[in-house]
Parts: sequence; structure tokens; C-alpha cells
Amino acid sequence: MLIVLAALFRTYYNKIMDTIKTAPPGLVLCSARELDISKTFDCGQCFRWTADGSGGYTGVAFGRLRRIWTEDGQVCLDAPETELPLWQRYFDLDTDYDRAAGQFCCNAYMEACVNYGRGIRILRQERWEALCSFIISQCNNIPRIRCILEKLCSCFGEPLDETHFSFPTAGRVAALTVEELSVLRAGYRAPYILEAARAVDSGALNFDALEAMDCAGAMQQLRRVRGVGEKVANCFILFGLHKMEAFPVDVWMKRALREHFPQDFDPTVFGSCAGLAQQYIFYYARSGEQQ
DNA sequence: TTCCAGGACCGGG
DNA sequence: CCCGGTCATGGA
Repeated sequence: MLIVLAALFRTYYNKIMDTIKTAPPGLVLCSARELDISKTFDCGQCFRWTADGSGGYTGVAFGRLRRIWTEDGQVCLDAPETELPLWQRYFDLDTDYDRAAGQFCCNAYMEACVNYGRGIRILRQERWEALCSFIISQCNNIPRIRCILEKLCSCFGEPLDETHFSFPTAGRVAALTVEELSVLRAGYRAPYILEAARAVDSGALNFDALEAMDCAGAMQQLRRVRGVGEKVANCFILFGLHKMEAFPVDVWMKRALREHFPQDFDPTVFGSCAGLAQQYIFYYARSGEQQ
């Protein structure tokens, strides 16, 4: 009897101690007002962060598998303290979004967009992942974009645990064939992915050089890659190069611009952060709120 | 069955 | 310059 009780106690004791030992350190990133993780991850700028059912999100960036959640009005991150600068940069925490949004309010609709999207931050994603993601995005829906990217990583990335993988490097993808890529079921986009990977891997497309250019110059270089048109290039310039004046226009944006702005409306009036204005509009339009 | 999804490309007018 | 057809794929 005593032996059984002792064994039971030991089992629970060990379980509790394991929980304490493996408890995430919970690095504090910023306030929840500065960064709304669900809006930021679900607004259509990235495709590899997924809600884990308990209010948090799990994803991979820089080859690091991390969990992020909001707790007591603060955004917490399951990462060692030495990574704080890395993630502060990833979430663009040095930019004053309230000040940027102050330039946007040209009508009541835009005001609604800003209010609805407050807390979105334009991530500083890895550039190859961003380029690849938006090549895949063309004429595609978001769940399937996520599905194809997931398959790309699980087939050709490095395993991080049982279910998560790093994003394969451009060099790794460049060495593949269209036949090998057919497992993605990416359809006509497969050769586009390959050509982009080879351009990046060979240096024909140099991200550092693109970053040093203005939007027009980067656009000119990007459009030399087959499968990269004006819209995909703009998405990459905004989400990959973090040039905030880029203003990608897709079908949702076309409809919003048609229905809520003057015919000859020029998005450059949104200023140096027009891309953020675009994201507020896109997120609001897609939400189905108001119409 | 047809339509649509964060398009791009190519040809012809 | 602008227009329509075409390019895979899967879900509604």
C-alpha cells in the first residue's frame, strides 16, 4: 500500500517538475496595443503562423520555431532573452504606427479601416520566403497558399520538431526539378518558383541590391523574373524589403478602391507608409465588415 | 457544373 | 495601351 502511494506520488512529482522545467520563459516583447498578433498573422501578409487553439500562435522565422501569445495586456514570446532584438525587428517595433496611420484618414471608410486594423504590424519577413510566398499567391486563395508553403517546407526544409520545418533555402529549391516540385500541387506556379529560386541562388537577383534601390528600381529588376508581375513584385517590396510606400493592388483592393474612393484616386497621397494603409484596407475589405 | 482565389503572360487589335 | 484567353488546382 505504502509502496503504491509512494510510486503515485513520485509520478505526479516528476510530472509537475517536468512542467516547471519546460515552462516557456515568456520573454515580453511589447504591449498588446502595439502588436495584435491575430490581426498581424491573419491579415494576409504571412502564411506560416498558425493559431494553436489556446490564444497563441506557433510559427517559424529565421529557422527558429517559436510560440507567441498575449497575456495580461502584453505580447509574450517563447524565446531566449538573447533573441529579443531579433524579434523586435521582426515585428517592426521601432516604427510608430499611430503616427503613420495619422496620415491616412481621408474619408470615413478609411477611418473605419484604420480602427479595424489597429495593431497590425508589417513584419520584416525573410526575403526569399516572402518572394516565394507571393509567387505562389497569384490567383490562389489563402488556405491553399498556406497548404502549398507547408508542403514546400515539410518536403524540402529542415525538421525542427515532429510537425514544423524551416523554410528551404533558395539554393535548396534551385537544385530541384519541376517534377520534384509537383508534390506541392502548385500547378503552373511551379516553374515560377524554380526560376525565382535560381535567380536568387545565382545572384542574378540580389536582395541586398534591391533593398538599396527605390521602389521603381526594385520593381524593374523583380519583373525580369517570370511569374513576378506588378502585384507580386509590390507585395515582395512591401513585405520582403519592407519598403512601406509600396502599394500592392489585388482584386480586393480594386473593389475597395472602386467602391469607397474617387475614380482617379492616387494612393501616393497615403505617403511614405502607403503599404500600411493598403493592409488596413485589405484586411477590412476581406473581413466582410460593413461592405 | 460553374465560379473564384492577394496574377502573369501572350497574342491580337 | 488594352483586351481576352490560357495557365493548374481545389473548395464552394
